[in-house]
Amino acid sequence: MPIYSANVSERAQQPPELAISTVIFALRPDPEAGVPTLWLPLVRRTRQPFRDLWALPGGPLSPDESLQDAAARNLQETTGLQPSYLEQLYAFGGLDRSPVQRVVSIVYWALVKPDEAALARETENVRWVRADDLGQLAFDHNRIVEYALWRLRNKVEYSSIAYAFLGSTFTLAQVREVYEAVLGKQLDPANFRRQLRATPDIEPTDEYLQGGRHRPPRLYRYTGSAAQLSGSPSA
Amino acid sequence: MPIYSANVSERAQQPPELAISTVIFALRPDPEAGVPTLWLPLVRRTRQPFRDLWALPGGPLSPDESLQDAAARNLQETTGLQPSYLEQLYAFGGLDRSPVQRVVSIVYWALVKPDEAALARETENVRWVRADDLGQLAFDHNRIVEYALWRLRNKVEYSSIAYAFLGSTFTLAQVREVYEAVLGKQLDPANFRRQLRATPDIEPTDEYLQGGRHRPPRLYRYTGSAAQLSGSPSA
DNA sequence: CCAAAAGTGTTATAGCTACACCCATGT
DNA sequence: ACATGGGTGTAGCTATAACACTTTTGG
Repeated sequence: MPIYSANVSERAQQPPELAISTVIFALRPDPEAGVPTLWLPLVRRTRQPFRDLWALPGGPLSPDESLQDAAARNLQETTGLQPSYLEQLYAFGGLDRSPVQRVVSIVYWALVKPDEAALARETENVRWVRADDLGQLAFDHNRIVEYALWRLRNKVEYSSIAYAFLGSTFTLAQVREVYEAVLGKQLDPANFRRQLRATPDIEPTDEYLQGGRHRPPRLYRYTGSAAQLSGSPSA
Repeated sequence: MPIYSANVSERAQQPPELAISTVIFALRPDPEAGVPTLWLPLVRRTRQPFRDLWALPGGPLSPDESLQDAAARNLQETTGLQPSYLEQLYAFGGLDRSPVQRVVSIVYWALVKPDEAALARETENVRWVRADDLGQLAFDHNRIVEYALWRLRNKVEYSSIAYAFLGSTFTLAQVREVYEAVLGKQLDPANFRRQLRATPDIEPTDEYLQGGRHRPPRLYRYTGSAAQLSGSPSA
């Protein structure tokens, strides 16, 4: 409770606004190289501040929904997609995040599957961009995406979130492509394969992926839990 | 924006209240066994809801301070201590956390050093308790502490936060006691020692700790960064 | 001398890395 | 036949765990 009420700007007197935003990652084939790369959807700001700049999907928190539900809702509203993974990222509450009023943003991050991501609608005000080529975003959203990428790269190494990017069956090479896209480096196919075979919750199916001009690879299935909640306090 | 305005309780119409809470860990010798154990300070609720139950230190967010500053402030106010480590834990925003009004709590966790923790004042309304013997706390605070403990146990294994519990110089056995207290299991002194010697940011001093009835152990110093921000988006 | 913790050495094992090699398919 | 990725084998290295052993102090 500041004593100098008269000196404090009106802005500082209002209670901070509470908003939810979401960083949504999908793996899409790069139009040039054809290898999968990380993409995410942005929305165009139609109002000040930062009008016409691109920003993360988000909005205010409705009084009757949980934080996670709010994130899932604004994901649904902007992309039409269901997340296969959704987790809280961080609460950003710096004093100067927005030039108008103070905003505390609770940010979630999500992964969506490629078959879904293919259907994602792009409109005048919704655009998908490569995660490594965002341009300048509104507010502190560049920094937020940086942090989300950092978390994704960490988490892919010690958890099973990679399967949130894949369909119900997949080849081991596709899993490797996910890791390579996220980590940005090549992995030894032989060793990677062995590691996966050693984990109990990846089981082989009887099917093979036809169509390549080489020996058809076996398809596998992930039987572990959705991992949706790992690292969340509810788990 | 619900259509059924008439059906929604008044509670659901107000904007959620935003609060900051902090889980503060210190290592104190157990009065019985003498080995260090985890303790944390609680404050007594003097108002409804949950009047007279114990709760985590916390309070509303002032308009002119960052989230982290607010956490540091309520740590200072309730215990008189400076944290040697302070990091955001999670934002809790479930609908039924408080029976009166909806509250979104951004929770931080902190570690304090033992020399500080020794000075910590206990009053009628502030009490330190063992982390494994909390009793029933107000709101969802038991669950929050559980999660903070989980994070602490994880983080102690892959980062250097253990030194946040120690003074400027320490013996390697003291470091081991920190790990043992946090992880709740015994560690092999010989192997643990070698691991520490192999890390670059622990350097030996010329001094030895006298007073034990055995060979005096050498004192060491931690030269790495405060690690205050690791895992935070600002880092 | 003895107890107790500090500190060093040694061996077995598990996991990872690099890379050679064979297998099955489409063209 | 041959190019291409799928899939297997294997030797070397590194980290760790288990535990025997020596060292230095106080009593």
